[in-house]
Amino acid sequence: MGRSPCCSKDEGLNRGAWTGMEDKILREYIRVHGEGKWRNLPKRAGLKRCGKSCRLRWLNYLRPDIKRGNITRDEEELIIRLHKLLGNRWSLIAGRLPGRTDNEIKNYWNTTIGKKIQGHPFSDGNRKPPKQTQENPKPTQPPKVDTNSCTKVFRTKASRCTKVFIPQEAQNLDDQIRDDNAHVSNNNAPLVAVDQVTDQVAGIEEPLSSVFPLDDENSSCEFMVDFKMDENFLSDFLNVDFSELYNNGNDEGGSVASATTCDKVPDFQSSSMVPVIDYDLDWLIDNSNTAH
DNA sequence: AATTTCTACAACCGCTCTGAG
DNA sequence: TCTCAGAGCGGTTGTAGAAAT
Repeated sequence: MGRSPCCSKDEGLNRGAWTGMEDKILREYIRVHGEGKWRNLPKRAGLKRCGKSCRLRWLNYLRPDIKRGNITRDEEELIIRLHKLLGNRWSLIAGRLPGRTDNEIKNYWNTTIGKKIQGHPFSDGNRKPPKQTQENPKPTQPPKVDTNSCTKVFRTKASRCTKVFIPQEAQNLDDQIRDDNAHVSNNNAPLVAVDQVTDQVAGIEEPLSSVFPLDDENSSCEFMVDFKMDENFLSDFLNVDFSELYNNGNDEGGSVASATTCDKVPDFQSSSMVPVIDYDLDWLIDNSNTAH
């Protein structure tokens, strides 16, 4: 799209580190006027900064509820578990760590945890990395989470959504649900329209249809089906390739039939099934401790 | 003491999503 | 339905300071 940039580079705007005076101005302005309208904020506040930069400075540094100081061991463990579940979705992870910002967690991951998990020999308290040599080159960035390949990353977008419906009827579903919210499936789970499920976990309303983009030609790669997780499943969930899970568990009983970002999974566009999930991230996080 | 190397993290960049008009 | 501004997100870069040589 032909959007104008947030701010052009030759407007004589300040760049780089913020000064104490700039921080003070920004803090005071937000105290009086509140957050928002970031684009206009610099002009109104008399700051020679891009609005985006002001927003970032506020969110990552000046906000009064920011927790300064080192990441604790508990926080680190939680970050690791959440990353296992969510991948590089830093804002969601940060949402679970009061006072921590997505940027902080992202940095911490890239500089500390990612290296530990990669098994660097200096991970056990020895701060110094191995000397760089031809055989031992500088470590690269932690591997990106490839959401288009087989992975154990859980693409969470709903807190609790249960039941299946048939796509041919999907057009009518909104009306059905509006007309009769008491729709009950054959196992007494409520019928839920895909686009009505929201992300209660993250406190963000987001249509599930954006997570499972059924009209996208690649959508067969991103789904979960008939999710019912017990503790045994969770253990599998955190350790097993989802494509295998699906292939082994795709029985009519539907006790475990699940998959995630993998091209081995069935194509729901051509089948009569639609992704259904039934999980609770709070529960998942709490129980992922004991799942190994 | 000077220089080089490395780390941590603040800040930037480009992209996507959302909602208003 | 379309366009665009506002906002948010995740990846990347820049740099100050510490540690090593």
